[in-house]
Amino acid sequence: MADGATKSGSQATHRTGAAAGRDVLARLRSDIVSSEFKPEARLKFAELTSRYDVGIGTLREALSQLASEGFVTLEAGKGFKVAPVSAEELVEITDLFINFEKRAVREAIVHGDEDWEANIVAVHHRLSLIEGLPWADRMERHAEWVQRHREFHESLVSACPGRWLLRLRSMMFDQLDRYRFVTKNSSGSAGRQKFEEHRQIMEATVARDADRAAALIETHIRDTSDRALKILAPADGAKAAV
Amino acid sequence: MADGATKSGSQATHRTGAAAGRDVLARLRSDIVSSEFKPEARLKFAELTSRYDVGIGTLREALSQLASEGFVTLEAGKGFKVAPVSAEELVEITDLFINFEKRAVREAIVHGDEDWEANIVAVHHRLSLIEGLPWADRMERHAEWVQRHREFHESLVSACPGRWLLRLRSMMFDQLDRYRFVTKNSSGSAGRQKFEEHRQIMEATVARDADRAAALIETHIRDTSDRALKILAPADGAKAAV
DNA sequence: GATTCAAATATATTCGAAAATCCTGCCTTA
DNA sequence: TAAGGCAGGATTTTCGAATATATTTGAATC
Repeated sequence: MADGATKSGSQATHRTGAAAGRDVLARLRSDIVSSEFKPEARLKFAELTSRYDVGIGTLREALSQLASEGFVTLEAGKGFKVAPVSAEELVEITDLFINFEKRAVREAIVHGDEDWEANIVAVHHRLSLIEGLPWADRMERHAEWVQRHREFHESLVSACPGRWLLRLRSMMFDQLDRYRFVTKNSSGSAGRQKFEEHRQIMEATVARDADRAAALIETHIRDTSDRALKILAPADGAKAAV
Repeated sequence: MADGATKSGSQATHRTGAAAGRDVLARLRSDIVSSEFKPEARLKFAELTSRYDVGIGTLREALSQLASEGFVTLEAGKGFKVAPVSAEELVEITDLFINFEKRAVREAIVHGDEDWEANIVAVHHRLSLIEGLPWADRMERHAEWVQRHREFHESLVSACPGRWLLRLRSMMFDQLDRYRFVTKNSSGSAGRQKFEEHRQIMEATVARDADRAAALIETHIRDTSDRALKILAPADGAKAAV
């Protein structure tokens, strides 16, 4: 801590040290996913430089990267804004992700070896350690859960040989994270159900039952998205954008 | 020309003027697609700044963008390299693009209006003006052909409401451009065939025959990729990477 | 009061220099 | 001779200042 002081450090030259760029990219994305920065909000450099304590150039590179990932938009001359969210987009992202995840897990089941299997079991175990906790404790370790949940789904498809399929799948997963966040505080009763679904997906995949794994994944993802959809578009009618 | 002189201009301050960033991004991508920079080649800032006459920061942003598009790779601390090419990747990109293009054109056929139809016909006409030319003339206007070919395929799917589907489709199309380039000088007899295929695709789409349009697109893309594959992997055997 | 234009402010964009890191060749030593 | 380590140079990465662009404010005119 005492050493990490940087900002107000008298003449602390550059403080480059570790890769600051990578850091700020992850933090910025996390702050957008967690709605710290609201959708459509302008992202001003003056504000961000002081918040993350990095230079303008580094910030610009990170924002540019996030733009190509779809988290922010860039209008030439007018700066960066947080990308909007919408029920329509959620539906589309969900469909694409399900499509990718199903294809990838099928490929993984074909090509996966014993290490792949073992890794799935291990990562699932780590996930279940959090999901088995009572609600209050689980909420406290939510950030950890997000990470382990990501690792679990990633482990399922890690043996898929298609690098681009994995890449696109990963992009969609990241986008879904944004929408998953809205259900963070309202997944009381659903927690136990997700717990069970993850176990079933793990078992079906390790057992190399591709059809069953694909089907389980589809309902699992669709279910989560539907819950987010209900919050985004309260009524069933078509309450368009604000 | 004479006015555009910038680099050696005595104390020419910044020369910012128009968006230099956007420019260098497009040029850099074009130079990678056209294999001006060979796969795996290191991209040194010293070399690029003089070539494109822009600052390091601008260059870094452009390269970072290209990295997320998959044209270059970035290893922390070691700089940027042109992304490698391989027969395996071509096969995968082709499959993904075909999948996206077929889905998108089906959606477009459902949602497209008369303006959409008219635009397809117009853009196809512009394309055919080049494709109808004798071989020598066509080669001379190859850059123009690339642009119009892109616009033609884009017009087919432009009425598809799924923004992410279009986005991913566009990514794969850009990647395919890299591989299409290797067939540039060897598509003598195939030129007439492609000409005909484009016409058929245009007609089927405008006639709202989704099944036929999808089938035509599939064979059209697959055919082009197969031609590139033969050049990349000369024998039918599995001659791995160099 | 509404509209137009211009100054002033705020913000984005670009640049080159400074610091950190990586690579290479040479020297020492066992 | 081979392994290890230490300059020296080359390259990347980061930063803040300088410039260009957009937006707002305010005054003058219709």
